[in-house]
Amino acid sequence: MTTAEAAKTRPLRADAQRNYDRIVLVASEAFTEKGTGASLDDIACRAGVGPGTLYRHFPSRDALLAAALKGALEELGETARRLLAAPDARAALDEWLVELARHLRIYGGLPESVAQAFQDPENPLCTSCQPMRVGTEQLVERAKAAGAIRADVDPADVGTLIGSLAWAAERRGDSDATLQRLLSLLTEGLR
Amino acid sequence: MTTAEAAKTRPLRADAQRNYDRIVLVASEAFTEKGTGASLDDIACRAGVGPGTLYRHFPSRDALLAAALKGALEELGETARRLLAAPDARAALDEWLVELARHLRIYGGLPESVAQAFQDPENPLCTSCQPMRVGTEQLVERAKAAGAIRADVDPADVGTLIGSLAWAAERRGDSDATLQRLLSLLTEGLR
DNA sequence: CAATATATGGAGGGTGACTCCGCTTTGTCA
DNA sequence: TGACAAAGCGGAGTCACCCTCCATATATTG
Repeated sequence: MTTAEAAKTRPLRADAQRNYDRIVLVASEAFTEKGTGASLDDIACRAGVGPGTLYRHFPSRDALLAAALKGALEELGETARRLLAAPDARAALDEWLVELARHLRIYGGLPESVAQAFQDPENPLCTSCQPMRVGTEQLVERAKAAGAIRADVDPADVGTLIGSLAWAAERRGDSDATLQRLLSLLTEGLR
Repeated sequence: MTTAEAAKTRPLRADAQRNYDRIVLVASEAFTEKGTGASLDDIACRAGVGPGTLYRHFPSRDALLAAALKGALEELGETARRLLAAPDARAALDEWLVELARHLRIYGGLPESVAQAFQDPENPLCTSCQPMRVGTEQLVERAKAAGAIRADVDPADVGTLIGSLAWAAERRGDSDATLQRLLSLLTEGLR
């Protein structure tokens, strides 16, 4: 890809880099405050740039979200690696699910945004959420191999389920306790 | 309430009633087509009325949704009554959960709308979803009493869970099969 | 210190929510 | 029946948000 090559050889003009960074910073504040639906024009304004500048750097809301989440998602990848090395496969999976849910609550509306993004492989938020998919896949498979969970469980379903639990917890005031209860209902089953 | 009294004594002017009915009819088409987020101005237009008329009859999107769902929700209430009379408490609950999920998929985005509405007791969609809450409450309690499910399960959590499953199924193309799998994962548990 | 590639910002077009108020229709009662 | 409230109507108008386009400005490079 010509664009990708160019992106490597010619990094970014100094002022452009400055703007990029400010936008990401302001965006993560705005998303924290207002959820993933925060006004992009407002973010641009608060970052002291015009809307055009924001949209050139981040062609879509999800691109901006991906940039704002970069750090947290890398950290999640490391957590996965750590848990894969942990002795107890079932405990590791349980911890992973909690961690996953926690990351899905960084911003309000994030479960929705991520679930949406997963539909489209081109979506930057989808690609940057790779650690979520890979981590879940590996930890579920290991737990299955260890006989800690049913062998017919699809890792993608587990991911989906955690996403939907995080979504549900969002719209019940007491969300942390709720999330715990729902999660246990899932892992233990109804009976 | 003075308004309520007036509503009883003075039904609705003939033309107003006509408009009301048309709006609800058109709205349910639009919601079916575009999901709960369908444009209200567009609904008004398609119903041949001005936006002002739509908003006077239905002060909020949820009020309109509630009106459009009226029939389906009444039907759901009857299903609950039928299932409460069924012999097998566990089977009845299982069928109820399926039925609940099915109703949450009448329009795209309905799980979101309903979950949101449940936050606010004044919301017309919340009150009109009473059958969902009551039915779930009764059928879960009966299953608990029959020892068919864990005794520490909160009916509200079960409702929440079904809602979130319906939500999840929405954003996975193959939604019917998906919903079944997720539902079984819930009822059976992970292990 | 040009020359040129790069980047900017803000005006503007499009869509949708929702309100306001002058005008029309309906129901009522003499 | 006809006229007069009361009830209802619609659509123009405001606001918020998304997103694009391009004349202008700024960095980089030789």
